[in-house]
This record gives sequence, C-alpha cells and structure tokens, in this order.
Amino acid sequence: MRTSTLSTVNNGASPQPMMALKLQAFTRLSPDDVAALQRLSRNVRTIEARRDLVREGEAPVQVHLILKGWACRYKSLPDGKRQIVSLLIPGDLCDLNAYVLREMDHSIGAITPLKVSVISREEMEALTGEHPRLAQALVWDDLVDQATEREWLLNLGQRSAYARIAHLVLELFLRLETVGLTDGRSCDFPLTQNDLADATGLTAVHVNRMLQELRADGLLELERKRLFIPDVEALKTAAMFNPNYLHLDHEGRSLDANA
Amino acid sequence: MRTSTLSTVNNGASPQPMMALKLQAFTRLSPDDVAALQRLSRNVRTIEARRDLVREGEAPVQVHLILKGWACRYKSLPDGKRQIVSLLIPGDLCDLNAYVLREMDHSIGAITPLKVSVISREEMEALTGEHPRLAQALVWDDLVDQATEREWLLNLGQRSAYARIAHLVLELFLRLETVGLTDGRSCDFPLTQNDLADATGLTAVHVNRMLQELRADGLLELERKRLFIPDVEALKTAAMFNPNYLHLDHEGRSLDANA
DNA sequence: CGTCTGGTTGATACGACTCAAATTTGGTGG
DNA sequence: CCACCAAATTTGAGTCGTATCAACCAGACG
Repeated sequence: MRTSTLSTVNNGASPQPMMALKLQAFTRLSPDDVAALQRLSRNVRTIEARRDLVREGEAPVQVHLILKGWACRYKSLPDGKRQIVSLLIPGDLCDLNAYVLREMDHSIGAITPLKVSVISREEMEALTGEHPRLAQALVWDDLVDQATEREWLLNLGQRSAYARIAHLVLELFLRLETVGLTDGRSCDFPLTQNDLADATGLTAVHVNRMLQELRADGLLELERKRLFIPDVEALKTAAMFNPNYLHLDHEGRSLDANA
Repeated sequence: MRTSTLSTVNNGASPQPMMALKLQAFTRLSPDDVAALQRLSRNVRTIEARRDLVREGEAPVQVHLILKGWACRYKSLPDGKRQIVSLLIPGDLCDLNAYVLREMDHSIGAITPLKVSVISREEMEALTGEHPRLAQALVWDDLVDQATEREWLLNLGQRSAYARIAHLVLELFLRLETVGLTDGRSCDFPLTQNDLADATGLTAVHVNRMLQELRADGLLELERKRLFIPDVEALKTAAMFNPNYLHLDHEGRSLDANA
C-alpha cells in the first residue's frame, strides 16, 4: 500500500488530516481541534505537476494547505538561475500571514500533481480565534519552517556537496515520517536530480555523482522516485544532522487538550 | 556626526525609536503607537562585542530589541564551521514568538558592543493587544525578516562570490537607510572580513580578494569599519539586486493612523 | 614598544562547473 | 503491445572558482 497517495491517515477510529498529525508533535489536540482542521479542506484545488501555484509579484490572498503531492518555494535570478528555498509536503501550510504584504517575493511551484486546500483569510482568522491551541500550534509550525530555512542556509554555506545532499534527503525523510508518509526506511521521493540541484545550489551533474557516492557508501538509494535509507543513523552522521531545528522534542509540552 | 551611535533620531519635535522609523515604511503610526514603542526600552542591557546574547540550546524567554550596535544570528557545525544566518541592526527585533519553542536552534552574538532592550512576553502581548496597528506592523517586520533569509538562500546558492558580497553589503546599506543610519552614500560598517565570510559561505581570504575587485570596479569601498558606495545603482546591477523582498514599497498602505 | 587582531599576498590544490554526448526511463499514441 | 519521443540520468574530459596553507603587514591597544 502506498500511503503517500492518501491525504489522511486512518488510525482506527477517525482519519486525521496530515497537518493534525504534524501539529501533534507539538501539542495535543482535542477532537474538536482536529475537526476544525478537517473543515479547512472544503475548498480543494488541483494543480498539475510543474505548474505554479503562486507567482512572484502577485498579491497574496489566500492561505494554501498541501493535502497531497510536493511543491516548492523558489526564487529566480535575472540570469535564469533558480533557487528552491523550501520544499512543501502534505500537511504543510503556505503563507500564514502573507496577506499583510503587497506582493509575493517568491513563487510556489508544484513538483508533482498537487491537491491543495484554499483557505481564505477570514476562515483562518476564525479558526485561530476559536481555537487558541491550534493558533499556538500554527505559530509553532511557522517557527519550525523558519528554523528550517536557517538550517538550509547552514547547509548551503558550510556543508560539502556530499553532506549537503545527505542532509536535505534526510530532512525530508524525517518530515515525511511525522505525517506518516514513510514505512520507516523508505518513502516516495519525487524530486528530480535537477530539483535537488536547485535546492542545494549545485549542478545536476554534480548531484548525480554525489548520489552515486552516497549509494556506494551504503547511505541511501534513490531511484524511480523512491528513496531507501538502509541506516538512518549512519546517514545522520554523514550529514552532520542535528535534528534540534525541527523542534519535534516536546510532544504535548505547551498545552494539553485535557487540561 | 556619527548618527550610528545614537539609538534614536531626532526629527524636530519628538525623537523616534529606530524601530518606529522602520515600521513606518509599512504603515503610519499614531503618536500613541510611537509612544508605546518608546516605552519598550525601559529594560536596557549592554553586551560586550563578540559575546553571545542568546545561546543555542537555551530556552527562549524574552524578546530583544536592538537599540545600538550590530549582532548576528548564527549556527555552527560540529567541525567548527559557522554560518551567519542573519544580521541584526538597530531597530531589529529578535524572536517575536520564540517563546513557543523549548530551545533555541541557533545563537545570537554581538558583533559590536550592543545595547538591547529586553522585553518580556507579557509586555509584548500587552503591546500587541492594545495597539493592533503595531501588532500588524510587527507581523510585517517578521515577514520581511523571513523574506530576507530566503533572499540569503538565493544569494548562497546561486550568486557568484563577487555578486554575493555586493548583495550582502547593499542589503545592509539599504536597511541602515530605513533607520536613518547612513548619509546616503556611506555608513558605519563594523563587520570584519571574517564576518563577511561567515555570512556568505566563503573564506576570509576570498572575501578579501573580492572586495579588492569590487573596489577596483568602483562599486564600493570598505575600510576602517566604514562603507562608501559611490554609485548605488551600479552596485544594484552588479549584485543582481531586486529590492522586492524588503517590502518597502507601500508606506501607509494597509493601515492609516488617521483613518 | 610589543602584542594581537584583522587584513593582504602568493603558491598550490581541489571541488564543483561546463559542455557534450550517450543511455535509460516513462509516457503517449498508433 | 510496440514505436516513438521527451525528460531524466549517466558518463567523460577539461576548466575554473574558490579553498588551503603559509607568510607577512598594518593599525589598535595596553
């Protein structure tokens, strides 16, 4: 069974939206909170692979929640070079507060075919107004996204090509785990080597050679859009991976739904 | 007169905190809003140059507002490499919402001697509760910080060493302008070549050579902690600088203090 | 006046890029 | 089901940008 084709995971009683799964790494949610999250997916939009969901220069209006598929934020230079500045997977929310800005300073593009929930600013404000626990969880989520972008800066600035790719792949694997999209050692992984190049600041040719090295070293296998990691700990070491920036270490710490 | 040694600018009637100057690039503030900002600077702390203000692993507690001097956020790797992920100048606020997280995933270090205002979470919440216009301006400010980190990713991933340094220097110059810390063509610039290297992912030796090239090309001069830019437009071109990410283009757009 | 930090220079090495071509894969229509 | 095409991956050879290492120099400071 390919769990990655589902936008929710059914754990016995009630199916949970992937965002709820992720937010519960931070805080417990009441059934009421979860239901409110579920209601966010009323207005679903489908986007083809490799199309833009949001374009630089546009006025930001709605918030988007990724239900299925992968997307990326990216920025381009006049000479055509492109940098992916973050990757979005199911359960990720884009641009919580972006409506404050007049125009987008980057684009968001679909990597695979995409299902997103389109949420109006009013809906979002109603949600956070009525569910303070969710509001705080969304702040947490936003802070984790920011921390992730800082970690990418460390990645681009200081890691070797080899470690850089290892780090990126591992991060994605761990993020997919928190939304139930791995089987513990492998997962769907739709990025092309070109995408990996744009995300790591390398060329596709060099990415290719580094992937071969990583594979020769028994750290990861990547083919046919499928990732396999034989030994997560070994990969962590090679990537100099410090998971602290994901802030996954405090389930239910701040707020308890039963409090 | 070295305006950069002042934490406020006196424009005739009443001195404005630098943060107020910056926020007014986004929205007009009422005298009452400005007064509220001024009251944030009651608890001032002094930090020596090259000391840490906040350390990775600590629990975030207060918010800090830079009143005077420069600081940086940075992350380090086990092999000792260091990446500066953002630079903080007077008027900048650190970690608006960080109290939601259990521990910091990066450190904040003083580059010069520093004067910061230490603000409790309660104070911050009172401010935003009583001054909705300020609350929105702070969201805007936070979004600009995030956009800046994305631009840095583009910088590290896609620009040449030459353009990368040009871009960083120009960004700082423009940010200093919005808080009144330049005279239009020059400003104090306390970063060492080592700092520039840590911020751009280059070595100090290479930064040195690129600065010489930039100077030979008449784009900028940097010596004795002083920056001079003969022709801002020329530097913009060389840096492939697109100012959209600073979101300075809509003074008083969202909210008007006289509305 | 000596010490130290920051800046400068030169020689050399290497990691990553470029360009070009070959190969494989996946999708599409006949 | 096969033929075809475009996209993605792989390979090789050669080059270039940036790192490394090691001195040396200048100004700031005690």
